[in-house]
Amino acid sequence: MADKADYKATMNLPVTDFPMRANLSVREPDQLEFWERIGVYQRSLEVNAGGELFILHDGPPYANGHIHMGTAFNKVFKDLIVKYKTMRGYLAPYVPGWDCHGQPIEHQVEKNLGPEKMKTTTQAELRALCRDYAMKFVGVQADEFKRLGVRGDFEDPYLTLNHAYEAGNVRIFKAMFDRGMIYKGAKPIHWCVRCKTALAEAEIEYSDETSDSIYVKFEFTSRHELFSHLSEAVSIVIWTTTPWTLPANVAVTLAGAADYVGVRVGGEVLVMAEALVTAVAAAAGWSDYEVLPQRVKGAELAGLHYRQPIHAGVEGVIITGDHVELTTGSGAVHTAPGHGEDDYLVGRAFGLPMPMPVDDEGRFDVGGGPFAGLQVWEANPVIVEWLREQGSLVAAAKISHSYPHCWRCKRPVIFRATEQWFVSMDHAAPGVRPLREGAMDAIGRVEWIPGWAINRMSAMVGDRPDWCISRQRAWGVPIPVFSCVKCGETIANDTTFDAVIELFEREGADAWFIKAPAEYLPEGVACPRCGGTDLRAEDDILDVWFESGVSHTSVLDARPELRRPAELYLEGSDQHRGWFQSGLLTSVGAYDEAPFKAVLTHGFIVDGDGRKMSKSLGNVISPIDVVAKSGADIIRLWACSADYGQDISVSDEILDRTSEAYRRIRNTFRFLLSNLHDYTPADAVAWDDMLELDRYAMVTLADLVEKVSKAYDEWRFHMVYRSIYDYCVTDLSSFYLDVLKDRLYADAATGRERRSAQTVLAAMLSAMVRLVAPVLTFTSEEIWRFMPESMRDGAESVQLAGWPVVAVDEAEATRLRDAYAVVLAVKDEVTRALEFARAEGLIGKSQEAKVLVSAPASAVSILRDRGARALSDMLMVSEVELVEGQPVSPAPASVEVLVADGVKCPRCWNLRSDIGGDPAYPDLCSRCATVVTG
RNA sequence: GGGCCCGUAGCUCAGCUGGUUAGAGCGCACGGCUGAUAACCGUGAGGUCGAUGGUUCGAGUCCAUCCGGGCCCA
Repeated sequence: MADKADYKATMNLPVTDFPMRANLSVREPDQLEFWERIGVYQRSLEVNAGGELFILHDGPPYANGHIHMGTAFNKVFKDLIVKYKTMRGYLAPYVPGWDCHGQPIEHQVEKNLGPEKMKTTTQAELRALCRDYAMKFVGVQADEFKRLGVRGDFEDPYLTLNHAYEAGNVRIFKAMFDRGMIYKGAKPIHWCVRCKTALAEAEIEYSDETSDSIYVKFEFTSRHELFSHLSEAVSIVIWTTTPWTLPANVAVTLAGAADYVGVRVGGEVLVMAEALVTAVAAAAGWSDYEVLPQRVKGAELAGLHYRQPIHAGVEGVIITGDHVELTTGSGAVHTAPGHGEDDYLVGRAFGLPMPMPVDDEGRFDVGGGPFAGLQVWEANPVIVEWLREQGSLVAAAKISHSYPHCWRCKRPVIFRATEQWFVSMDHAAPGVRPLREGAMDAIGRVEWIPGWAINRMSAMVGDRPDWCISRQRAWGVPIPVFSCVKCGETIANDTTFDAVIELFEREGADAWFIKAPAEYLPEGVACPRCGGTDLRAEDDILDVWFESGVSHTSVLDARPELRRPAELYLEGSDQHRGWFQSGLLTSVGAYDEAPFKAVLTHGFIVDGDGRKMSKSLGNVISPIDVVAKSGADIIRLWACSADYGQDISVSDEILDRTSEAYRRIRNTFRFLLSNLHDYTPADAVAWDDMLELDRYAMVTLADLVEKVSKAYDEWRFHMVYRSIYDYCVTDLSSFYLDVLKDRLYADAATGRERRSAQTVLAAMLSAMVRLVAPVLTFTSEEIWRFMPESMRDGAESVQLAGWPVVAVDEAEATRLRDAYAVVLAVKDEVTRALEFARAEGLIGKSQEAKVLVSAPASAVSILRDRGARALSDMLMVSEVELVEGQPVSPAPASVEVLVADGVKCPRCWNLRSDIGGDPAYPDLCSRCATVVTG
């Protein structure tokens, strides 16, 4: 007679080397090395060589600094989609890209150089340094993305500084220029008069500055009827802190809906907002004034004219605008469209002229009238004095307020209109549909995910002003046009464009800054106006958004493995204003169609309280740290588990929860692997020979595959996560696998019962490892390599293994689902009853119990049909007695728990009444005796 | 200030076109098991559905306002 220890040796206990502890941060690099070795990206294209194309076009992150949680999330999302599509048989090339040009890099390089070195650095040298800087971070970020498990053509990514990419900008510029959508205009920008350069918003530092604060009256030359009876002079009163902008005044803007009144003071009438009369009176020190009873809306005064305050014989006009505030000043805003953002916008809306009497050095030209030759800062006190002499100064004081300064020289900057290039939203060549119209139309044809995104995009494109595409910088792609040195005429035609395209393709945009136009333009290119042949290349460069926007041409069209339009663009919600729009506008502008068939947007990454991450709040979580601590698969699982339609929270707690869920999934795989150690597909049991519970389990697996596939197809990735996770926990761990243990461990190793179970476990392993592969890219590969060769379907990597198919007969599936719904409902009641019995000390483990189940006849019949042994196995008790009866609603059954009669079998630990049937093994139950006998 | 969007248990999510006492898993508390063991099983306690009004026989679900948060503008 064998003792206890020997019986254990006769059991088929789980065996595996697959580690329970993931130790991802250490183990993940092994998979990276493996993918590198087999060239998994190329292989993913080869296996689907004839498949339908699926192009997810990567939006290029800026090549500056390390990745953050937002970039990590975005890239992981793209990767899981590409991997899913690959496994579904699509040919899904993925070419990562980087945005390499632009002000932030140039700014950083200039800061690194310092002002002294900067002075002796040529533009070409600066560009070379910027290139080095960008390339360094392309390398850094590429490594970080790869570490996250992202698969793609990192050998040959697209970079906006590549020659062919740069040439694509010219192709699009040419197409849009030829279609009459590009024009030269003027727009005010921040300008440093000392450095003689334009400044980007990021190059502005705000600090307090003392300025003049003056109220000035402009006398009406036409009167509103309300004031027509007055004999005195009537003037509008404006307030400004920049006296030097008065020579460029062309209008006064009022709030259309506000009330304006006349104030009689010192023998004249001054008009201002009623709400600000007191404030103006205080500033002017009026002791004796009279507010006239007539009130008039700002809108009613619109169209009146007044004497321009500086230039004799010139008139300005009253208009209305939304930007007029009634909290400071007089409610009448001096408007010089060349010297302010609001002024510019309102001026354009009203078709006002834009005089610009200030030159590069901040000096008035003849347009400055009496102040010609003065520099604007010198002019301020002179103008104030002059106004006083003219009698138009109502009040003057000094104020201290926040004012923009140049980051280089720390001097105050001015707003100054300069020549810029624009893309017109509403004008195009004859016969060409205007851009806005084409873009709105294209938006309607694109699939937007989530659905509300179309509203946002439509609103933005519907409202947006013309696109200013020129920048006064060095690090970028030049605006590809020329001007005539002799007469200043713009020269841009297909001949010059084509020559520039060829130049950029051959030598890159750097050549533009080194070579003279004559060196690359064909002979005979001459000014269409004066015939001059001395041409000058444009100084300005293109807005980087234009550059990244043209990736549809520079990348999708240019690379043989890709094509335009892409199936999908996928970025954060800020890209409605950014890349989605610049891609759309440049594509519609050139081709009259969108560059994408679908656009998926996700929210921003915020902390556990829903707040944005910032250094000052101290709530920043770095993906690099998470990878080092927990592993990339944890980030991937987290990304998949969130509902990306809204903002996505991340915190230590959330990541801890994610790690726990990960462990649960991992352990489920470990259980499957460990119980398949002695199984090969040749041992599979045919459907008709399988136990019923196992067939039911196959139904649940088929349901899971369908649910998960649908979730992927509908872009509902958190449903992928939830379905798989719930399946592991609910269907498998707490029911099927728990029930299966007795059969797996104690039944004959190669008997039908055990093989039937293993057939299901193998199907589960094979299907589930594929379902999770797009998300848990490292872990799934690790599992794949632990699977016996015979189960890997000839695929070296799970990424190349295709998508699972679990076929079940639908009629039988329905019968099983219905029957097991009853079984599971009863099992719930039984476990609850067992818990009470346990609390009373009646039983310990559930096998010590015998249960009396009382249920309606229909349920009893269903339970009975499963078979007595199957039923007690599923309920995990020693014996079940069924009684017809009415349970207390809403419970499906009432359950009574008794102590089981049997004796514990020392091998399978069940309480059995058939112990000792075999004289050779008098302590064993008959099943175990049979198994041990062999 | 404007446009778009979000706010259901400690966490992540379900709650379809408004209709019984708002669900799941995790976490937590308590218990079981010790042949998935730095695992596994069970029971239980947790929610004024951001707030306030309104429409309705009836609202987490519709409307308004407010509060909090995010992106993009100004």
